[in-house]
Amino acid sequence: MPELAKRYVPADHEPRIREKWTAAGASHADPQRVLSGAAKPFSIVIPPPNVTGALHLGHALNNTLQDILTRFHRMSGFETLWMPGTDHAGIATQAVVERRLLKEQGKRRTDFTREQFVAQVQAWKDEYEARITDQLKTMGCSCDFERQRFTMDEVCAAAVREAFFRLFKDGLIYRGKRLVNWDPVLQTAVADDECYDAEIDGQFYFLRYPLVHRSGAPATWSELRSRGWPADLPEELLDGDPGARSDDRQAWVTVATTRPETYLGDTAVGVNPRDPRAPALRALAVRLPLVGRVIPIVEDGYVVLPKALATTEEEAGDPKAAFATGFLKVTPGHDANDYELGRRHNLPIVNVMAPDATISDRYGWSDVGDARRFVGLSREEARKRVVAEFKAHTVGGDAGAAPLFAAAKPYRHTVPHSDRSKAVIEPYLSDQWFCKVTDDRLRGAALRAMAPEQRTTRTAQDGPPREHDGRLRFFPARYARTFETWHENLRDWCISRQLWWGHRIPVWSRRLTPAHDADLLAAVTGGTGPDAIAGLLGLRSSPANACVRVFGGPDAAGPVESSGPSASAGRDVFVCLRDPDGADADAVRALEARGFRHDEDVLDTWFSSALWPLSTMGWPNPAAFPATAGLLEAYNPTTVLSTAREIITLWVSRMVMFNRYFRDGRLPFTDVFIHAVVQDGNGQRMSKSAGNGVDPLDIIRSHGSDAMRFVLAKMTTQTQDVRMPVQKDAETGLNTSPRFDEGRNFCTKLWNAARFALLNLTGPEAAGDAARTQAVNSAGLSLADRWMLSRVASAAISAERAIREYEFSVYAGVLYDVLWRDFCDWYLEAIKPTVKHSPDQRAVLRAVLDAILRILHPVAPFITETLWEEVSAVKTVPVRGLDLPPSATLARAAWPGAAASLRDEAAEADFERLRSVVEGVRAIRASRNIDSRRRPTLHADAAFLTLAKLAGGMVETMAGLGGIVATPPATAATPLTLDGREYLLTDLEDAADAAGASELLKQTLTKLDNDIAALEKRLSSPGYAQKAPAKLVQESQQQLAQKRAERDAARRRLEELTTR
RNA sequence: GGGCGCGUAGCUCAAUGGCUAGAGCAUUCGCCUUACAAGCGAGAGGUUGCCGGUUCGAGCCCGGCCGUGCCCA
Repeated sequence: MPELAKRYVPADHEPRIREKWTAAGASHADPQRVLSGAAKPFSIVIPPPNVTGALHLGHALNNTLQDILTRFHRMSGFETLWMPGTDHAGIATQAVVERRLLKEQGKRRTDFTREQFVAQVQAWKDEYEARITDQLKTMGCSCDFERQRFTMDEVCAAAVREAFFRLFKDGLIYRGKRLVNWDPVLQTAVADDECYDAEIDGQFYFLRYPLVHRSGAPATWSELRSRGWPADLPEELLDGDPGARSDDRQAWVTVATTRPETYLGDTAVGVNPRDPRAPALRALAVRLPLVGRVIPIVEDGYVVLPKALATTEEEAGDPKAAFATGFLKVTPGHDANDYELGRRHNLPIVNVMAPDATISDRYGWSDVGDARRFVGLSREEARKRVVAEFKAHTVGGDAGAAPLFAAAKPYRHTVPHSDRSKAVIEPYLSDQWFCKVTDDRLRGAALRAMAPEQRTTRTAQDGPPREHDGRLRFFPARYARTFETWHENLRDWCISRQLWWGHRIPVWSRRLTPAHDADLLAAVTGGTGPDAIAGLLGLRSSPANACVRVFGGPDAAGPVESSGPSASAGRDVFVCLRDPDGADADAVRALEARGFRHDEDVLDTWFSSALWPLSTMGWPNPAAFPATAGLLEAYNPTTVLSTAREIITLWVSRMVMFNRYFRDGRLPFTDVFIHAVVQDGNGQRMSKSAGNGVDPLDIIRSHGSDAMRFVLAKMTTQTQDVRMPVQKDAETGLNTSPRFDEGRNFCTKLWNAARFALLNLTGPEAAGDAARTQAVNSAGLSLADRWMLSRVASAAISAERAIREYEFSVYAGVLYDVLWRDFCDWYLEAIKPTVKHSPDQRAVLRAVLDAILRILHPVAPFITETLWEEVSAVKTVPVRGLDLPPSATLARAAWPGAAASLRDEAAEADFERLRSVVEGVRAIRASRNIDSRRRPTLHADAAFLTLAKLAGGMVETMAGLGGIVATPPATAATPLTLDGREYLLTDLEDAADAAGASELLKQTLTKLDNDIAALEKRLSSPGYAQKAPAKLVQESQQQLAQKRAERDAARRRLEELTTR
């Protein structure tokens, strides 16, 4: 057999090993083995990475952990499926493609047809999907790549259509007008989590609104006084020159706003009921300048009191109180808080903007009046123009009266921006589709999924436990709380997005007008059932495949907002088809012939992600997709989902709700593991824009895949974020981290240890090993062998327990210790004197190395598979109790079975005694600079001598001793006291160095005195003997006795030295 | 604003309420010892953020403060 290369070069082996796994089908799952009962299932669906870009270190971490779980369970006999795939990531991917088109071709999305544009995104997707898949393979991920899915594959699209149809039919999807986060650049609604807050320098503008009666007649200051307007208002609330406030002039209220342009959509002015001015204003109104709209003054506790009127410290401390005038312009169409306030007071909603956020009278604004001058302006232009007009006009219109514009003050505040376009978000009233996740069938089912011990509250709907309830468990457990509170505060989920890239909503709709749709309109307003309406529409599909709804009408499935004047103009009818591309194609034609139009919107990406555990396995109709046969039955629920913290709300929740809803309460997975977030050395999140990211491929190139994986696993403690100091590599200029050196060193160590072992296992002295027949029995082995077998057995068990409990850093730590500390530092050194002559020891060496490779395999698959090719080829006998069945590949080999009999506490204790003597001798040699070639003699007791013999020369070799004897020394000796026993060294130096020895003894004595004092203090402290466990008290007493003995011995020895 | 973390050696992290608080990296000293200098051997390095409490005993539990980060709104 050729000797192993001097050094492990990952790139020399990783590609070949990958091919070997592929050829062997090592990661392909066979659901039939589960269904037939031949094996238990273990499965993971990958959190599908976005095709927006390549994988980063966070992906590398998560996929490493999933691969550890997958490989471990595969080795443990589970029929294991790790389902890979990617996510179309609607808005993110569309945005990057749009940006690229703009940059490279100067073109916008609207310069293409929808089909052309989608084709461009598809090309991007193909590129990145391939790249991501390649990265996963490079990392060694043992995904079932033959089953790889993409969220827009036909099998996934079929699941999306079915899910939408069923939710629609069951009344869990509705259409509504809502204020959404609107991105005016991409012209789509975006979710809260697609926005970020950024501080901007803005202004608070102070505007005067003329007071009128509800009739529209001006109200004057004298009227206000007679209504009880306080005369003693603080100076700062007077707003301007008191001289302007002559009694017969029209009065006003001053509002403060950061967005003056939205005044066009004001439908009320709010005042706090505790404001002393509120009573005088009751039943009064204001007239909006230029617009002319007369809007009421409403009282609402939400309105911030100005600092001068604040009654509590908290109110006064509100940063807005410093700017507040006490009067709030209420714009329900363009502000989320105003929207809520508007709902409370039944205020109309006026939308003064077009989807591109220019001022427009075409989207729900009819009383434009003299404000037409603003129409067509952008938000920014309109703001300037409004300020200019307010400066140019006065309250009441008379020259010399107070100007409408009072003041502007600089104000720095946070404003939401769109992640994708960076545009300032416009709260925008629009028609959207909603999923009624607040329904108990969804939200309640998700809460009831939780394991009882992780649940802190019960909801009213909780009845007796139903099947599959209570099986969802979070690791670490604290994340259960995030899941729970999220559902308790849930709001209905806006699922429509005004994008082109995604699953198009399978709904056709049309506004019915009296002129053309008398029959339908009559049916709709007359409350005829949806089935009759379907008949009128000429839908031949069975009622099971088409569902008609009229939101806002009698069968409204959800709330609908009135949007002012246009609300009563007609009725919108919506038809959802189950299979528009197939069986229901006729219905599509019938609908389109009647003027119905396919909804332009696509679904929120999370809608298809929520179905991922189902759609990848062929739901709802595996028969249509033969490759998915058996998957659903064998693997749903999957075993564990490994993901990041923020995903609990975005994805975990929705998967639980949908899987339970569509599959009779079954869970998508039983365990949820939340991994840590990788930050840079300064505690900052890694990101491309910050330039502090580390590319996993760079690490794989420089350190190897296994090294990267080992370090990532080692970092994964139970904490919620972990730091990885980032450095720029001096040669390549790439970001890297010194942390990865540990993994590289670890792999090198493994390589060299295996190399040494193989030299001994395949050398000429081992030639006869292949012919042996009798399995080795651990009872007859050397102490080092029994110790090592005990250690490796215990490591296999600890590693298994750690993986099962998702304690990845513990797992990596166990591996580090057993390989480096036990196997390399002690076992390999211990057997050097004997291994050439002992076939039994070689059998143990082979078995132990094999077992170590197996338990290392889940985290370091490449190097272990490479070495295992050599190790498994070594022919010798097995060691009884260590079960290592043969296999074509390590990836498919069994986890080592270690019999309890291998655990040998006596051997471990004995070995520990030898080890402490070796270490003691080494310490003395180092502290006194003894030449490494010198071989002193150790004088010990007879029991130790026996032990050392059992170990076969290990102590002599490792401590560099000339010999061990049980006789007392004849000359001056250097003492070594361990565990109350005294050992003596002679021939340490040419002349007995009394000074050195006595110095050592004095140090020892000081330390012993301290220890004794501490023990005495503990034992004499009140209550210790009574209250501490007897075992501990006894131990302390024994220790004290031992230390005293050591001290006495040391004193005697010191006396001898000084008197000699 | 609500929730959840973290603070231990120069750095990154461990440590059921119970031996003298441990590893890796960095550092010091000595070693090319025939698997490994990406290594081996031996050291040094700690007021466990601060204050108080519970306990025979606190890095750990409780209360308060300080610092820092993440998630949600």
